Amino acid sequence: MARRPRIDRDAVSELTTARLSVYVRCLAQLEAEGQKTVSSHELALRFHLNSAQIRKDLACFGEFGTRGVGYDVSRLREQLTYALGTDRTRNILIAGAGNLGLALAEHNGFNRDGFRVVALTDSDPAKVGGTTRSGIPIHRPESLRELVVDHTIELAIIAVDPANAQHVYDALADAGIRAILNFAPVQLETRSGVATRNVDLRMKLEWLSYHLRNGLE
Amino acid sequence: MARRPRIDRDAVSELTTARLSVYVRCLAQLEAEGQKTVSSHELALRFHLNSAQIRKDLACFGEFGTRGVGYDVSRLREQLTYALGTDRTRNILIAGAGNLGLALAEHNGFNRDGFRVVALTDSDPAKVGGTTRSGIPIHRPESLRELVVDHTIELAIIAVDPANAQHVYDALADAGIRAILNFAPVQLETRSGVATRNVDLRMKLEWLSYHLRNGLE
DNA sequence: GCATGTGAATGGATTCACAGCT
DNA sequence: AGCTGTGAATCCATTCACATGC
Repeated sequence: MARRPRIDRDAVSELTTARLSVYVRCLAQLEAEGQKTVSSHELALRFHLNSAQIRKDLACFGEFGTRGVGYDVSRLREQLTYALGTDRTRNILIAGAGNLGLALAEHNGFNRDGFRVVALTDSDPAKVGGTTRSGIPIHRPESLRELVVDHTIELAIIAVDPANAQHVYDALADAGIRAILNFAPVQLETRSGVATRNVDLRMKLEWLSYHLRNGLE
Repeated sequence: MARRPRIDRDAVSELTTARLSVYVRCLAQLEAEGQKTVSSHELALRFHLNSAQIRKDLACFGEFGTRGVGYDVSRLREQLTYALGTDRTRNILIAGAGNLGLALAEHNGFNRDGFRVVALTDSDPAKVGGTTRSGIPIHRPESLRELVVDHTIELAIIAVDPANAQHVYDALADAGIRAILNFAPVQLETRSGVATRNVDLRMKLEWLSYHLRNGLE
């Protein structure tokens, strides 16, 4: 096992953290292509990144390369996977079994390599007791706390309508969830100790609309 | 009609543009609550923003406020809506009628106030000819060009699997689409003249995983 | 020779703080 | 008095460029 990096995790910027995911994906591709070794310069060229930035980002987590040579592809991927915490599998609960919730439950990226959707909740009694197409059960929101304990759920996704999002957020936090991905278009009142991330699809669309209006790019 | 802001649209940063959406949403809420006027300071307090940043952002598009008073809520919302280009409705095509594509087609934020999903495409012949639950038709990918023309489609969403995403992107660009929202977890080879935005759901999850590993926050 | 890892330089974005208007 | 709009100051991220080590 590799030497543990010495950190300062607080000092790592959000942007750096986000890029870690990108690097892992790029490395996985190179690995699949059978490449053993890669330099920051080659990575940058291949995936439209900046080599200095790659090195700076990696430096936050340790020294992974060999001067004059570059990085060992599989080894670096493993080390970054470890840094991201996706070396072990975390169970996910999805609050809201509407169109979006059901689609996310089957989403490929949410059911492999570190993640697995194990349960949904919905306040509609007609949905409770049913399952997604692939068989993930839908529960009453009231059973949240037991679900979290019984399935050792660490992550939750909010896919309910905006009016209920804050309430659901609070319930998830109370149930002990410390990481929440929110799809509802509201500015949640977040709690410290709960990592919260928003995905605002409509905002992305509006950004595109802006650019359509302004001719670019 | 308000005086046209004088700009320099190229000079507006992406971050500012993105925050415009936030402001519009906050203003809509205030409007719904019947508030007539708001100061940047109050906006900041209410929605966890920074008042200086609000003023700076707005300054990119004109002078909307009254010194000593603040901003007229509905008027500012209208003006920002105009800046974003969501004052008129744009038609959307979704490439890929899988779980995600179908869910997005029915997504609330994609079917109101400036946006409407009018068509899907899918390469699976079994799906072609069908519709979404709400009746949006699913077409062959080959009819892309006509669809774009016939329905005056301006925006497209890529919801196909990663292996086909680049191919679909190119086809969309060739068909004349100038704004694309990509859900496939790949780094697309983008074209200049086509505004492109990625939504990488897995990356968000990995970001949360990182924070779970590192105790915070 | 070659590529990493890093201090120094640059470039942006955010925040401060106030002049100027109502 | 109060709040906008903005130059100046600060903070943070990216990029450069090189000393260091293979």
